[in-house]
Amino acid sequence: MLHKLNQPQQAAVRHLDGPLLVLAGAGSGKTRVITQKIAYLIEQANYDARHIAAITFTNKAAREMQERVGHLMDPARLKGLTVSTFHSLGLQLVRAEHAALGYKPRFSILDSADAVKIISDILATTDKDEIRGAVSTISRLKNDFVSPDAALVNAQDDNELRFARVYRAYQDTLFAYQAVDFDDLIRLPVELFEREPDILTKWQLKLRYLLIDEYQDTNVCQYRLIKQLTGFHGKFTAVGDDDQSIYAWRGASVDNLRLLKEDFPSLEIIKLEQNYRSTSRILKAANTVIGNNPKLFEKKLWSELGIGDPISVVEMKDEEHEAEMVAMRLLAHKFENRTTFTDYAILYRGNHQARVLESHLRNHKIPYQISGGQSFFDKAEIKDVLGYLRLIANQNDDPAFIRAVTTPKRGVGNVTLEKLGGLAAERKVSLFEAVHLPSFETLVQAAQYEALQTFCGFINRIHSRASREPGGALLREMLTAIDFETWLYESDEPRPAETKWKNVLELVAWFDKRAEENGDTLIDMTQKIALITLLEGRSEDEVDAVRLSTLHASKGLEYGHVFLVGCEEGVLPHQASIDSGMVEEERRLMYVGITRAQRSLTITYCGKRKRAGEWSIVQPSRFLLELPQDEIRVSGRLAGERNVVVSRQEGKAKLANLLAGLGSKPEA
DNA sequence: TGGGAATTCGTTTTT
DNA sequence: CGAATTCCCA
Repeated sequence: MLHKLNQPQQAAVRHLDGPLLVLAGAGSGKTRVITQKIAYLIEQANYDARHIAAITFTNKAAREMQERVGHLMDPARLKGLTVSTFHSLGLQLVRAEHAALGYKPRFSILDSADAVKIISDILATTDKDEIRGAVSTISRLKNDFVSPDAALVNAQDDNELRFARVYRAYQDTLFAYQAVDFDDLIRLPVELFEREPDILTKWQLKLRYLLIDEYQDTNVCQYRLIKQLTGFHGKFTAVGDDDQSIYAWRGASVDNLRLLKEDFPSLEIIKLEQNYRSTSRILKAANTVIGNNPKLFEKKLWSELGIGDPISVVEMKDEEHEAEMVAMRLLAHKFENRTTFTDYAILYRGNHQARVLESHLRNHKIPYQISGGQSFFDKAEIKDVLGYLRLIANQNDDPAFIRAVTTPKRGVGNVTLEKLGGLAAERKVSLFEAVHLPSFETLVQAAQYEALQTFCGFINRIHSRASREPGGALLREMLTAIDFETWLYESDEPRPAETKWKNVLELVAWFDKRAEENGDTLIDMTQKIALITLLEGRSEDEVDAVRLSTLHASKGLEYGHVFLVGCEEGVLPHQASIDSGMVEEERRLMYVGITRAQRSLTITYCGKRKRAGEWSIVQPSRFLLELPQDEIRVSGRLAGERNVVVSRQEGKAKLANLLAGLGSKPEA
């Protein structure tokens, strides 16, 4: 079964005795190694599938892995195999151990919007920078496994002390809501395992072999979890690539790669350097660019797929022209090479860059699909429905209460809610409970009191049925009862209302499907949903469409022909990263972008760009100068509106000159 | 209280 | 320039 693997891949699969780190370059077949290793563990090493866990970062990666293992061996022998994201594993742990953690079985999972709202309430401010700072500081503390108390004790200055207090208050609020946030899903199990060795032992016996995908993206907390679960045996395989570490801003610690060596002296390291994806020109470009970063492990990608086309670097006047050019070139290329739309991807640094591209693609009738950006579960109408479900599952969930009680409008507004909130805070109960307090009746007008009683009664009635009856049907009944469809059409134009209602129906259908497949009840589903960001079961790959994606969301994917747009100083590398000295991570982002391409790569940048309605002159990205200059073809206004091949002789200096001269050029 | 109108505000990336 | 929030009146 190992014959389809190259030497280092085979070695990685066979190594079972101790901890293993696989340094897998882009396109070097890391998923193949992980899936084959799962099969190997079961078929050759007599592991029971239920003792193996493969951990990924995205649901998509988990799904793909599950599917690929399924093709490799008899699904019957895979029964009980854990293939999940860090966060769903965390959810599984928190659910199983809710009692030891002091949580009700039906706690809520708050999304980041809820977290932001809670933190701005605590800060009592509307200052966006302040809120943003607090949110990221708290998240960073959590990811670094610092408890609120530790943060209070360790605070070095007034500012840190302030953040620590906000952190403390935030955590208390979450507990009062019986809610956890994303970071808690990892942090709480780690905390518990540290406190209760018996519980840890139980889970160590359950998960005896761990395979971790995208190891370079793990944060301090996640690393601790891995260390706890694998214990001193260190039975795990970590697969990662330091050059593709692009989530430091989210707490990912590349240092975990170094720590692995330190904490597990018997660590075996295997490098995968043969690339099965790209032409050697593309790999040369990737290697050269990333060569400008300091290295923890030396690594050089190579392939046997031929030289390939030169890399195009195109300068455009502004983003409109850039989008138009991409659309035109794409169509021409497709016609010439008889390819399909799915062979193309357009990659960019920030989500907002997609808008211009979208409109030009639409003009040319080019079908496209956007990955990244707003997910299905972030849409207002879906969050409305989920608000109801969260409240049904957990009546202490105040954010859900507010959302549900005001959507659709039922005669309860801000004034009433503020009174209710005041009473709830005073008595230290949830909003839902406060409605039933005798003193509440005297606080508000009869009509509002009546409306709230009716509302709570309604939620209670659904609640009593939610853990018994099938999800879809009950959800449908609830939507009818609250006249959700009517409300959508009343509060919007017919067309968007129709789209929204369709989305809701899709959610219902999804509940039906999950109930059928996994026997999940309405309650089960409600908890899991917060973790699902990508559309499941939607024909992502079936439709023939060009992919639009952020560089971040493109990691792990590959496309025949890639357009990498907006390669300008301030965009890629992003200004905030330049300012905070994080250019190395931006370079890795560039590296990720380049290595998505299999056969052709077109890089574009603009001379000027509209920012907040204002035009500003921009400079080409420094990364363009880092490309191997004899492998690229420069065209556009810069080269006098005609293609110019920059030869080896002309060299780097000439291109540097051309690029540098651009910014000082007078406007055409 | 709720919905439309005016005004302000601002752009990184996401489990 | 477009979105989201605040404002204001029925």
